[in-house]
Amino acid sequence: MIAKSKVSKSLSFNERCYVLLRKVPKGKVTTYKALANELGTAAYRAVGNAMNKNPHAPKTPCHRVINADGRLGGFASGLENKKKLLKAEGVKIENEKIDLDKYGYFF
DNA sequence: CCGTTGACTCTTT
DNA sequence: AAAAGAGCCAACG
Repeated sequence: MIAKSKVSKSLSFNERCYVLLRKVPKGKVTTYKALANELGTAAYRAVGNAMNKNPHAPKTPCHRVINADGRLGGFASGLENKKKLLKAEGVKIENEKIDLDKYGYFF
């Protein structure tokens, strides 16, 4: 049968966030705002919710998503772990903040 | 179906 | 600069 099953035609809001997030290169970070903006919406919160559910972990680099202010925001597995992962990828965190001017990745 | 909550962000006080 | 309010969307009870 030609069951399309998972057609990439109607991805859920969450799945779209993951796909977009997967495009972020290693060593860079993005913001909830940038993702929502690419999705054509202003639901910054819905994006954060999607990350918290994150059914594709660790395939989806949800740790590369931070606040628009450059703050880390939050992390389901522990914010400390998020900092460590970013640091391991080459992202330097100064004063609990990330320099979006250098590490911020936009679409 | 309605109200509340949440890994957010912007504007106003 | 810090705090409070408003706005947006999805998931849960």
